[in-house]
Amino acid sequence: MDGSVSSKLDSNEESKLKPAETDHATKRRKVAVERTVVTVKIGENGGIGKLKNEGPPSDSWSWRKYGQKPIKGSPYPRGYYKCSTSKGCSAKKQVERCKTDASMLIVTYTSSHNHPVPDLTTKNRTQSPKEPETNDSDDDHRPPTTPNQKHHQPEVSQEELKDELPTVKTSSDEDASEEEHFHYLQSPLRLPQNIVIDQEHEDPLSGNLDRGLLLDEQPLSSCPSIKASSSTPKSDENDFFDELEELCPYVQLSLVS
DNA sequence: CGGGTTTGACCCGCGC
DNA sequence: GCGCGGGTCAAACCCG
Repeated sequence: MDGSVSSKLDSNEESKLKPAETDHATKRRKVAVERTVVTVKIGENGGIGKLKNEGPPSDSWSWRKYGQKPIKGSPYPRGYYKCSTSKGCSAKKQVERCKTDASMLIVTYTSSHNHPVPDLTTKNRTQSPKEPETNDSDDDHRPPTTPNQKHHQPEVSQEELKDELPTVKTSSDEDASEEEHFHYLQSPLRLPQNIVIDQEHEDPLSGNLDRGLLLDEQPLSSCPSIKASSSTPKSDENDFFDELEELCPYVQLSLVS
């Protein structure tokens, strides 16, 4: 789907003929992909109003919306986003509103980024030593194809946070990017209140969405090691989160201003 | 002009 | 086997 785009029929044909293509591994339901569910608390009026529907939480990644579907049982549609930072990146996320609590945003991350964080502050000065665009160069660190190795990034909903917290404001884009960085680094030190990240391990029948809302800071306390890791330099964000995942299967991060 | 969003159609997994 | 529902694609449109 990248460069050579053929007609829909063709692509469909190819899909059938070549089931091993690109993201077919992550496609469809069957395959168990790593998924991270992030619950974001937003202002009922402020947070979303400016961002239309759910308003995809903005983070250091840039996301491109590729679909939206109404979900059965939920009055709110679900938006589908792909990482547009790198063309080969298969990272996706789904954004929907909690049906039981409209002020909660459910962000589900699928797959993982196969490129460094496109951080403005970092990139402006020095592009990562290893090409951000090159998937292969990253493989030596963490092959995205490895199912065991979870590799997701924490979510920072600056937009929502800003809307919800009028006091927090940045004067320029650069500030915003720095702020993001700041949050990324600070997040482990902060108590989760607005954002809850948890893995998709829980029992399906217990309604993980609602549970996610209730989890709050509790899980964080079970992973005290996260806090200690917060001293990691920002250039090692990826490693930092890798460590998090290794140290604690339940990655709980929250970013509150 | 390039990138992102919208929207309808299509595909396919899963439950019955 | 069928239907439902979720996930993805891609053309058209919009915006900066």
